[in-house]
Amino acid sequence: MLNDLAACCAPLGTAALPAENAPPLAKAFAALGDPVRLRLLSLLMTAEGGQVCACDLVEPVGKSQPTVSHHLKVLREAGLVTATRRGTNVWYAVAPEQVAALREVLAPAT
Amino acid sequence: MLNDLAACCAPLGTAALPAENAPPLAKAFAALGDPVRLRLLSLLMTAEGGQVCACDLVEPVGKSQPTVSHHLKVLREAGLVTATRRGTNVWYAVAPEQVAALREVLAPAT
DNA sequence: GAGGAACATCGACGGATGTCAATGTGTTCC
DNA sequence: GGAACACATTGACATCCGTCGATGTTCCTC
Repeated sequence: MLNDLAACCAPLGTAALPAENAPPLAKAFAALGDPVRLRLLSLLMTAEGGQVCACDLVEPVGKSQPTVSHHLKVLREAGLVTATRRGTNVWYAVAPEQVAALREVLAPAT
Repeated sequence: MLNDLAACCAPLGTAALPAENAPPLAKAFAALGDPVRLRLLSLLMTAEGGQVCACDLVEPVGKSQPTVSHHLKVLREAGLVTATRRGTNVWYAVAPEQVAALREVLAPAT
């Protein structure tokens, strides 16, 4: 699965989206298509220092620890967040360039 | 279902996304989370005149007419496209302000 | 108004997804 | 090495989603 969306896809409005480029893009948007994942992303984007321990992501979204772990994996596989192990904890951070790439894709034709 | 996303949600990075605002946003992103719908949106965004007859949307995406109609309905219910009947045909067009609202939501904190 | 064209809806099917309890894996500290 | 903690993975379940053939509905034309 292609993860570098900026290299993959020009803005939707500039040219017809080739069929082979659509799936990775769709996967990235689908990752945002769940309320829990949107809230997780928001928590990461608003965090001071830009990163949050996984342990601090469970309670705010009101789901079980395995469920939150699952959603974080989806965001990771979509390339929207990164995970870094530090001791027994794992710290998550937004991948700003990937989020920016998604924004760009929604831009109208120039 | 709230459809005016611009009035609903500030950028994700500016403040923690309230739980009650997440579902409509997630629904809009989920509408983009399918390759067929992304291609449909791309076809509408690149169309001269900004609108396309439904009959011209079936063949390019390579799906059956009912399937394309279903996807167009999803995009419509997400507020991303509008439909206008003209005779026996229905013309679809992008709702630019809604797409722009989605772009804004992905903006980092100021 | 009868026939046909364009699009929507319905019903059904298989596959994907969100959720949780239980369990596994890796790390730290004694 | 063993206990304890943090997180990931697995298995199971219900629900949702994409797809298509068949059928409805709306509108135009003759």
